[in-house]
Amino acid sequence: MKKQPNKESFFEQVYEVARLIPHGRVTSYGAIGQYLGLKSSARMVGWAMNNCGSLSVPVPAHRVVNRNGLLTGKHHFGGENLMQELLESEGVAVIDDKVQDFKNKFWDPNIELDLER
DNA sequence: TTGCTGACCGACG
DNA sequence: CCGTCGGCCAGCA
Repeated sequence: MKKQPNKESFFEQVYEVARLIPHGRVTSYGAIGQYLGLKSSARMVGWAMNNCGSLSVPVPAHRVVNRNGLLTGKHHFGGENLMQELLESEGVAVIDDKVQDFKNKFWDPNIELDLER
């Protein structure tokens, strides 16, 4: 009933992973979802990012894009060009709201973090 | 408590 | 190729 003492909401998990994204790299909502075990609930990942503005710590949500490498959440980030500027500032080429060489810049927590373990 | 919504993803026609 | 639908989970009125 009610709620159990969830130590960390899955939101926190998303923020944590998002902060682990190295500069010049991007990841997808689905990738984070899978890493958390929510295979198809990529929506929740985006929702979590919505709260990123409420956090005391800035979360690099601009490094998180959709599966197509498209900056779908740029509008929510706080500015349409802001997200693109941040990505380009980190060395990620963004054209037409789309990440260039996305597959090369793609950073999958399931793989990168798995190698560490 | 129920119902709706949401920065996605994948499948189907 | 493009449009539509379902699924997935959590937060909010």
